[in-house]
Amino acid sequence: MKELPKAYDPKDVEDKWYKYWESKNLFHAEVDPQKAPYTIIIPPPNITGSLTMGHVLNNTIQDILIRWKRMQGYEACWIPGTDHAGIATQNAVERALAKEGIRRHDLGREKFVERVWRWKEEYGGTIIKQLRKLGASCDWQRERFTLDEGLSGAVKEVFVRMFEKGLIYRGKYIVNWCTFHQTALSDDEVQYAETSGNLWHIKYPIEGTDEFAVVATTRPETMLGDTAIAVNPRDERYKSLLGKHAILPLVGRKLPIIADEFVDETFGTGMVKVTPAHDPNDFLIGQRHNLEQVSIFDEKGYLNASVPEQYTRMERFECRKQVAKDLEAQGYLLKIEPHTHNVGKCYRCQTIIEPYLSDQWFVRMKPLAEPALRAVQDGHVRFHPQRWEKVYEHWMTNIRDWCISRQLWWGHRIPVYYAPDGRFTAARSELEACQKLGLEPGTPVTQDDDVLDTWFSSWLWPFSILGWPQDNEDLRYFNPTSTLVTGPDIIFFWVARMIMANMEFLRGEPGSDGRPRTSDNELVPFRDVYFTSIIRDVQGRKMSKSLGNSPDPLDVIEEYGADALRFTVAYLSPLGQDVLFSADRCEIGRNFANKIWNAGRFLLMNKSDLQLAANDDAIDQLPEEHLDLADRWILSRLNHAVRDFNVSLGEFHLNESSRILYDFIWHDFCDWYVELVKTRFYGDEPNDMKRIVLQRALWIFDQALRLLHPVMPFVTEELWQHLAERKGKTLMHAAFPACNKRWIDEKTEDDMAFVQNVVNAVRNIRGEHNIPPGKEVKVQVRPTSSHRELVFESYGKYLKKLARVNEIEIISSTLTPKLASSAVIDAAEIFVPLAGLIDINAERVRLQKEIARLQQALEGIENKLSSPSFVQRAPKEVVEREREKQSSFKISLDKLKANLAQLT
RNA sequence: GGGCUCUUAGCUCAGUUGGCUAGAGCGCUACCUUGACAUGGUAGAGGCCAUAGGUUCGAGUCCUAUAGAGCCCA
Repeated sequence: MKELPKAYDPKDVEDKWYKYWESKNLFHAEVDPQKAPYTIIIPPPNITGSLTMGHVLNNTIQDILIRWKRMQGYEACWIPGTDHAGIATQNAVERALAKEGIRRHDLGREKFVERVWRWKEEYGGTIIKQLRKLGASCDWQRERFTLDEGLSGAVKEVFVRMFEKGLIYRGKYIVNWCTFHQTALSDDEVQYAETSGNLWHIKYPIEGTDEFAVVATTRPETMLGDTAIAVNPRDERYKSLLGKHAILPLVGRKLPIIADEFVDETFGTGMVKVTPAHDPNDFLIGQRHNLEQVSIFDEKGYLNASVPEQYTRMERFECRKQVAKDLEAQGYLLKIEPHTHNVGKCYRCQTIIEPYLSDQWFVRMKPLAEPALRAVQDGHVRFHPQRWEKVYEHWMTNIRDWCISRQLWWGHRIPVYYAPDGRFTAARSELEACQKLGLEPGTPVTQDDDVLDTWFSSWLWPFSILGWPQDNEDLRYFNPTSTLVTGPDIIFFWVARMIMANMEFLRGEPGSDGRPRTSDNELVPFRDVYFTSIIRDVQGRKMSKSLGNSPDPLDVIEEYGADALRFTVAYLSPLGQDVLFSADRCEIGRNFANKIWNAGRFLLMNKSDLQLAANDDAIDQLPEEHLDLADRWILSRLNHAVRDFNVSLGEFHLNESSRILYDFIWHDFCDWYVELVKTRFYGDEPNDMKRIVLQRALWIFDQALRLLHPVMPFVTEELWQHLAERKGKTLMHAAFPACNKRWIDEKTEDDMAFVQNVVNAVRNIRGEHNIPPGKEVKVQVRPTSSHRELVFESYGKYLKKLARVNEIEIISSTLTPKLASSAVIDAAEIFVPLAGLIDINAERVRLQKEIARLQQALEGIENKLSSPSFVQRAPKEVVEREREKQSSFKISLDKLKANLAQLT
């Protein structure tokens, strides 16, 4: 057998195994009634994007879960895909066209959309390709795209059904308008930034008086659309003005003075101008008071005909200057002061967003929200961490209608058709539209120009990707899915809406038992939602492209390996807290991979030395003969690790799960077990015995590889394949370890802890007295029980090897050796005679430090025990435990003191 | 303004239902290239658990207030 290289190099290994797994289609899942499904749907990334650290975290977690469940025997299905990202994609293509000097209007809608498709084929879906580098075991055969045929059908079907049910309506609404893209944007597509601007204080004459109303505004040009002045109803200063009118300067319109709770009496003068057509808050005030809506801009941000002649066709920021100038000239401008405020910009082109009144399509959310809220409150969908439920509840109970139309070309075109006379309906086809509108088939109808918000397709993701609206086996089997892993930032845009959609559209569809789904538990899209941490840089700043503080995951993988990145990210990722990440932290994972690699290397070297057959199946079976303390101990530790890992991962405590693996493999297996096994490999036992020991070590290592595989799939597979001839089997589909309680043995762990403590004590003595590592020492021990004495007799060989001891003498006399360094472990005394080596002062300091430490602990305990209320009220076991501690500390202290006294 | 998080070793964080002599990794100090691994080993130093009250026999852990950091909603 070829010896493994000294250091693990992930480069070839990772690509090799990924290709192998993918080429054998090992990620694919099929309906299998014999097995329980475990399904994850990927949060579809944008086709325009490339892999970020956020994706790494998110997809690592999904892959850990899916690989874990797959090995546990579930039919594990992870469905990947992308979303068409309407505005982002359209923007990317427009930019590409601009380089050729082409504008989209030059091409026309059809040609332009064709170009986007071509662009998508060529550049789209980078992330999905990059996920393979990370090791993601997605079922690529099931990959979906929000604009593919099936999903588009689902979108159309949903729209028509909702329209028929009255859940979709068209209305005038104030929306975030990008004057560059000339489309409405959803709230999340607007980026707010602190911007320094001005606050203009303007005087509005009050009709029939000499007084003025003074209002402060950051956008003086919008005054041309003012239709009221508002004050807070509690504001005593302006009570007398209510019901009067102000005259709008430059325009001459009469503005009613109204009272509205929204007005902040501490801001500015406590009076605000109300522009319902150009400010979202003013829009709401306008609705409450039935105010006129005067829209003053066109879709490009130029002034329209509803303002005085001199301002029409003026650009909005030009107009601001002109209005300010004119106000000043006419004496209406009181003052201008600098003011910092939040300005919203288009996340794509940075154009300042114009709140704009326009015709849009909306979804009525209230009826959908009710069952979705209930499903979470009743625990049919569980959030991790749970506190997000509150955020969800708050949003769901205050839900607002959803603006779903976008004035773009790239997306699902709204399936609404207009008759020549202007009547309209939603329909699956022109033919159906004609029928519904009572027109002769073939009558020309026009389809709505707008497309749907991208979220309108992604909210259907859990069932549209499984073939809905067609009833089919996949849909019955894989929906409800198991776990959704996503960021808390899209809890409203995506998570909540998926719950609503699944519950609305799966109602009555056949479930896994073939009967129509009716209960909330069958209607939810997923059982658990894991909200990932937000990845930040080491300074705690959010990672972003513009800051340039996000390492490129592919570079990180190149430098450290995908396993290292995966492990590190899982290890650093506490449930519900942010993660501060920098690439060099991947050393944790890289070093760990190297550690495992070398543990495997060690076993394989011995395998070759002991000539254990390469093709044996022995490592599939745990040899149970000749078990000694180390064996029983490591088996106990292993089963603890298995149990704890399965529990913590089940609770989505990724960092704890990773830590369990790290501690077991590094500290228990490598630091102790491997070292203990060496005493047997290099001892004088017969080779048959050594082979048993080796087989057992291999079996345990094999279990460790299985445990670690979901987190570090590549290095574990590589090693697993080296351990024995696997004949086409893969670790991916090997059985995941289950805790075998038979091996959990507290007594053994206690004995081993004793041995470890003695070893540590001798090492400590050696270190403190600067005994050269090569020099062996003698140890005298005075055990306090026959059991401990037996442990020394049977396992002294371990002490000898691990602490470089050449002789162990058990002393029974009460005479304490002179010129020895000493320690007390569980009341057993150990002495290291150091004639000629001992530094009396150093030893005194050592003992005094230990005495002080114990004394402090003892005082704490005695304080407790001397308090009658503690003894009376604390649980009996607790008191008992304290008593035991007290007596053992006392014994240790006495012995330490006696030994200190011996040092003369 | 409303809601939610966080504050533990120089740094990054663990610490489950209150019972602790408060842990880990990195960094630091000393020693070690020993037949898996220097991407390593051994030992060591380092903490009034943000502050002030309260509940309790007992608080890093529960409650209240304060200070600071951050997120979401308006």
